[in-house]
Amino acid sequence: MTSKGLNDIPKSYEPAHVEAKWYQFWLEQGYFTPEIDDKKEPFVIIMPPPNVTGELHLGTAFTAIIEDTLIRWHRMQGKPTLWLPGSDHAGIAGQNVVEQLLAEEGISRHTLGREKFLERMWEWMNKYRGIIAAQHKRLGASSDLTRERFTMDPGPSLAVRTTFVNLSKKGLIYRGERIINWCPRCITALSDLEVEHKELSSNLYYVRYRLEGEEDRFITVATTRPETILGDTAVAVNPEDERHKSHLGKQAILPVVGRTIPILADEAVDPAFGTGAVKITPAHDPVDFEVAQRQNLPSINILNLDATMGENAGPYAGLGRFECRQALLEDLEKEGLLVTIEPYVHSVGHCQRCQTMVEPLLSKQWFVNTAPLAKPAHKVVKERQIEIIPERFTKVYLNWMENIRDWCISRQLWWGHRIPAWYCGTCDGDKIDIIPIDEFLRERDLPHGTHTYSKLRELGVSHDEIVRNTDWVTIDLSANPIVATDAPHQCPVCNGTDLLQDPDVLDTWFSSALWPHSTLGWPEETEDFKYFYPTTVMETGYDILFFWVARMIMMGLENTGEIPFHKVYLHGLIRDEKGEKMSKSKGNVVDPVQAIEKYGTDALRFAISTGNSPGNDMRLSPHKLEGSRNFTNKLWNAARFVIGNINSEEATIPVETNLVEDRWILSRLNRLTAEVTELLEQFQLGEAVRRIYDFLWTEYCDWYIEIAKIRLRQDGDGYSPMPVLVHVLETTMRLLHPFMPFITEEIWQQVKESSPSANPGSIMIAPYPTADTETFDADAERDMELVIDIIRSIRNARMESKVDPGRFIEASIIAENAKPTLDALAPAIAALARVRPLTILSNQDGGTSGNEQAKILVLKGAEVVLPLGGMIDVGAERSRLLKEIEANQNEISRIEHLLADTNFLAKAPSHIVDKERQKLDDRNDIQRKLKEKLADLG
RNA sequence: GGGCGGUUAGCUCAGUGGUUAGAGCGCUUGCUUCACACGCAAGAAGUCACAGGUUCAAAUCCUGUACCGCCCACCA
Repeated sequence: MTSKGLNDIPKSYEPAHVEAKWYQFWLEQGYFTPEIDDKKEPFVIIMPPPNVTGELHLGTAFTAIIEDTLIRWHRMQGKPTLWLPGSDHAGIAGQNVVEQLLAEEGISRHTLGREKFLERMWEWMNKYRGIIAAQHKRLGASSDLTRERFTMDPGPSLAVRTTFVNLSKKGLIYRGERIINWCPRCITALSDLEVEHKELSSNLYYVRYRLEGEEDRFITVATTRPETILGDTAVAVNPEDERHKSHLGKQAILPVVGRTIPILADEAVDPAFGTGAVKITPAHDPVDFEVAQRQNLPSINILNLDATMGENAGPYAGLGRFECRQALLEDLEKEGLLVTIEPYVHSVGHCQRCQTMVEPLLSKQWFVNTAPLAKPAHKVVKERQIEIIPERFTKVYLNWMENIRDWCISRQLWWGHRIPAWYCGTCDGDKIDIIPIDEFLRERDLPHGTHTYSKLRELGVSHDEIVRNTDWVTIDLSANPIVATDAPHQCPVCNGTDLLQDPDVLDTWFSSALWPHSTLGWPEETEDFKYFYPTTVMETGYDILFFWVARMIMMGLENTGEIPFHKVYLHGLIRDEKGEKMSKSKGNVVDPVQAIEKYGTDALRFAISTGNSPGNDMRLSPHKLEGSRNFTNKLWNAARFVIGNINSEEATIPVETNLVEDRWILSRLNRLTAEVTELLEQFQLGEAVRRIYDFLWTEYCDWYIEIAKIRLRQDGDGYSPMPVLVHVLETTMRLLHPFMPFITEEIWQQVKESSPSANPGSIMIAPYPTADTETFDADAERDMELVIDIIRSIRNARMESKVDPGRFIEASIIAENAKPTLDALAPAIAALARVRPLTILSNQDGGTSGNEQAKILVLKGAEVVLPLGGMIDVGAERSRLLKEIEANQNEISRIEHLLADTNFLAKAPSHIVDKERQKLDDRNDIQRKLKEKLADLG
């Protein structure tokens, strides 16, 4: 290799060019695509597919960075390593984004129609899938792009339909009328998980209902939602409640609407709350619905799907829900039926995607019967077949599985996996209600509203037209869906061919639940599936433990009979400097791409990795990014120094040395390697990378390179520090590569030829360092500690005495055991402490007594004498010594006390006791010397 | 109502049964020293929230308290 001068290398690290170059290279070499090798156990991570709702945000960047680090580490260990990337169609969130765009153009999806709308959805998805992929590249993500999957791809879609069919056949998916959470803005049902509860201060309204046939006798109920009075079908009291016993069996008259409803007894009523009498609104409250089921009460739905009041709301029909509340309250007030209003704080559900207040609504939807799926999913975690990291989330998971409720999976959206259920337009025709889009009705001059399938056909509308122009459909309970993975051609009952597919789509998390196996080819028995499944680690944020992780375990076990992954690693959330969640509206978002452009990918990766521990949230600030950028620059310049000094012959000399600083740095390097490996195995990525940082900056740069510089100037003794300098740099680059892929590759490429290690084409596939315990060298570490201590003490003394920084001062060091080391490092000590001349004496050569013009530093293992001439203030010197003596005495007393404790001696491990004894000896030695010096001062 | 996490230097956070608690930023002082001023050197700065307990030894384990944050839950 040709030597490079320092000036050939830029003075500061320029990431952009380096990043583009190496990513392209890796891609071309095919390093991201693993080879299937049955003799080796693969390492597999399926990437949590980011939502295609726009550009990449810091959360997905966080995920990618952690996963890439794990992936690169394992790949360097020689395992067939698969990181499968993908993206998610994002159901409601995805549809909302495109609908907003349409709104800006002044159109709605309904005017566009389902087919055209879906075309727009695909356009958006394809565009942003590309952007997300590009952004992953910027992060240095080494995912296997040849296996990239989208949740709506044919493969994962077939997996979805197959699962739906299988579960239906087993009775684990059913269609039924239940109280669900309804978002009137998204116009769709939601699962319980998609509802966010917020504490709101509102009012509790006490309303009295007149008793039928009894003048001026009332029963008073309390409610937070007075408008639901319109849907009441009973008043319930606790059977034990003496206050209301006389009311049982009577009829109450609903205010305003005048309907009569029964007063009945039900256990669900808490006599202590409110008045002990509860209005029962089965169509709009889950508890009331249960009461109604028990008591055989009718349900009256008073709302339209957009939360305006429906026809059952009588005079209030057409009003918004809150307008209706206001109007009704006024009417109640007028009639003297509003008894009182109490301020009341309670939690109210809001749509996770649009923050609209949700309405509990009786509706016919598809559900997953989760209990049978939860049982095995609970077991595999309980029995630690799947390990969750950090451990504390195990309890959260188990608790959720124990209290799991059925999962509402149908969504009244257009974007998503269409439910693979069909209804027969011939035999079920008059049971199928259809709501065609308004445009279509206008064209046909038909009235706005619901139509039955058969009626539309009678009016001459063809089946195809109905299918194309249908917004949503409601189907009578008796309608019989045909569930199949592919569109059926004929009704098995009547052979009719007018089949109408269920218009709803599936919860986006339904396809996500299958992700580990659907991306690998299931339901086909593909090579990938056979080799890579079950996967190794599922790495994701703790915020989607229930949404995703729990469901993957349930569905994975159900579909494949195996766990989907062995370990779950949960990371925290990224917050801003003040610990707040980042959001566009707060303006505190750090855009990963902007951060990369400003600081470089490796700096962003380092900032995110370092100091972070599993499951804990972290804050990211520009300050942190700056610090990380500084580290990349430091690295760059350390490398610049090394590369600039490489001379081809000497640098390729095998690393074989007896010099103390060499033995020291190699020992430290191997200890570092051992620690980093152990930390990585425990998923302590933040701590691992921090150790590498410390080693590089402090031990390698501040000490080893500084000493090496002095060695380089000492020509002619046949020794060069270059082999060790290069070897340590090369090895540390490999240690660091999983965290900071680009700069390590760039540096490694320039030093690899000078290193005796294996020399593959890229650091990416170079072996990850392993610790060589033979290299551990306690003597060298102890000796170097002394050298560092000496240099520091001299520098400190110079500062204290305000010695001109440029000036050389005279010094002598008196040492016993360490003398050979100090002799060997004398030039380095002299240069680094600015000492000239430096004399190193052994104890026998005589003490230092009588020299009151000298400053004397007593260290563990050596004494340093600085004859500073007139610069010594004897008074200050005396007080310095006294202070040191006092501090030392405190420590001596502490240890003496400890060593006098028989309990300590009996119970503490012997190496601890020995350590304390050694410390005491050292301290006593220092103390004796300090006292001598004090005496010498006179 | 149940559960979880946090409380460590001015700020942001690591740490974890071993007795002298670390880093980055910030601060003080000095330095354009031939890798790096995105730097170097030297420093100041913490009764590890509080109260008990276990232990030879507690910032670390246990119990309780306070404050902050999060998750779950059908309080009309």
